[in-house]
Amino acid sequence: METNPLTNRARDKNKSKQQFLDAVGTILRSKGHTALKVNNIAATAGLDKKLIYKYFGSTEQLIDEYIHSQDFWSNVTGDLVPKKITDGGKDFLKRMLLEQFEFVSQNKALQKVLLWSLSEERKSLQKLIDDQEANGEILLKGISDPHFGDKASDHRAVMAILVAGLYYLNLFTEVNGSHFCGIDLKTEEGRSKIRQATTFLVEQTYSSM
Amino acid sequence: METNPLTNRARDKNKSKQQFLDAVGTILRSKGHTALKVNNIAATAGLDKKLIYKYFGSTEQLIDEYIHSQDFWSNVTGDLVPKKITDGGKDFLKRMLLEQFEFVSQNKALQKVLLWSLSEERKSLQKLIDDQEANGEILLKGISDPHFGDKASDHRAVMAILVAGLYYLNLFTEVNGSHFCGIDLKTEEGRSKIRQATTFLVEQTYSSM
DNA sequence: TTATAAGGTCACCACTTGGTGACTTTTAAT
DNA sequence: ATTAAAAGTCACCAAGTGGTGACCTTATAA
Repeated sequence: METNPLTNRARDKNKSKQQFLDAVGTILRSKGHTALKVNNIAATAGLDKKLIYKYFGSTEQLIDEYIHSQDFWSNVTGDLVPKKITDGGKDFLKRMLLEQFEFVSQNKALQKVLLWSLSEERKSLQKLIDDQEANGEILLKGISDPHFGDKASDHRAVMAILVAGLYYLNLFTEVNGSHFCGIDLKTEEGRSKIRQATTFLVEQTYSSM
Repeated sequence: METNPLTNRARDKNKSKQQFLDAVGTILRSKGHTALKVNNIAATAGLDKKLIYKYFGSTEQLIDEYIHSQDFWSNVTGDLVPKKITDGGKDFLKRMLLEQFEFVSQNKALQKVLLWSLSEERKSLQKLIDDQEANGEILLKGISDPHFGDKASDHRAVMAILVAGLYYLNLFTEVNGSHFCGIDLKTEEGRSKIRQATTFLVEQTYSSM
């Protein structure tokens, strides 16, 4: 009896492929994209590197497949968009920024990918960035642009600084000393100050722009 | 007659050392820190790599000496501090942020160093960051902290987000697509929006925090 | 002029890199 | 049981890495 559509053989192959993809994730999280070398990946996966070429064509393709397989933004964009917006999206954007700040802080793979995308050009990374940009476009266009009218692009510039700033602070915290403008980003107190400042800036933008 | 304290021999050595240091800068600006390999550096300098070990001890020490030799922040911190401050430093901080935004944008070596400092730990980079942090500490402590009183740390958190945001936007522009939150960072128009938003946010912080 | 110290070159080393051809082992259909 | 296809291993390659010993060359001081 064989209810399973996959033969044992195919299952082995898929399992091995997954081991390689997992290895890429493990290495990326721990050592960053510069450590993604064939030998390293094969050793981490516990399989021969020849299989990488057999199953993925090349190391590059394996890495690209890993990138595509990950939905780095799911927890952020999964963020439910409220049906009724009465405050011009102020509360929604505030929550989105704070959740993103927290999410990036806890997602090491995403941090490494952000850093990677600042370090080298790569189609699959470019696509990732473009997708996220398109995603944000929907939110901005549908929620805050109407509220800000002809000031829409001014509001977008503020959002750009905030999003970028929260990204950078999270990346900065991982490597160097924790202090940035005197704020200790490794303490809950410091991070709380950043969250408050974010809230404050969004508030101000809605009340005075 | 020998008025020059340096013999021709010593001059040759110093010239060669400088060629290596220049090569490090050239490579860093064009390919980033990951391209800083001995063979590459020697080829760019047009000299034998053996000399690197003779003059600097190791490739790492040459690189460190390059980092120490550069005063990456000079143009920013050289920014004259006004003697009389009547607005709590609002105008000064605004100008500092905008100048920094422009300076980083035009200084490729600094961009690569910022990226480097997000990518790996390295004593000489750490020192660079610490120095800059100490420098900012003086300005914040002396200028804006007194104005904000018990809200000083809240103001610092805002500054952290702004500085970090402007850094990130500059790094982002170099590699990936130019759009961030719909703002085209490669156009003067887009960059102008970012400058206006920066000004707006500083204004708001001073008027409402 | 000659000795010597220092600048500079070159061949070479061990090791790591990405990648492949030849091989063995296993599974599943005949 | 035989066989063919596919999973998986291993030894090997060429190119590049950081680094060094032996050498040549040149300036300068005796």
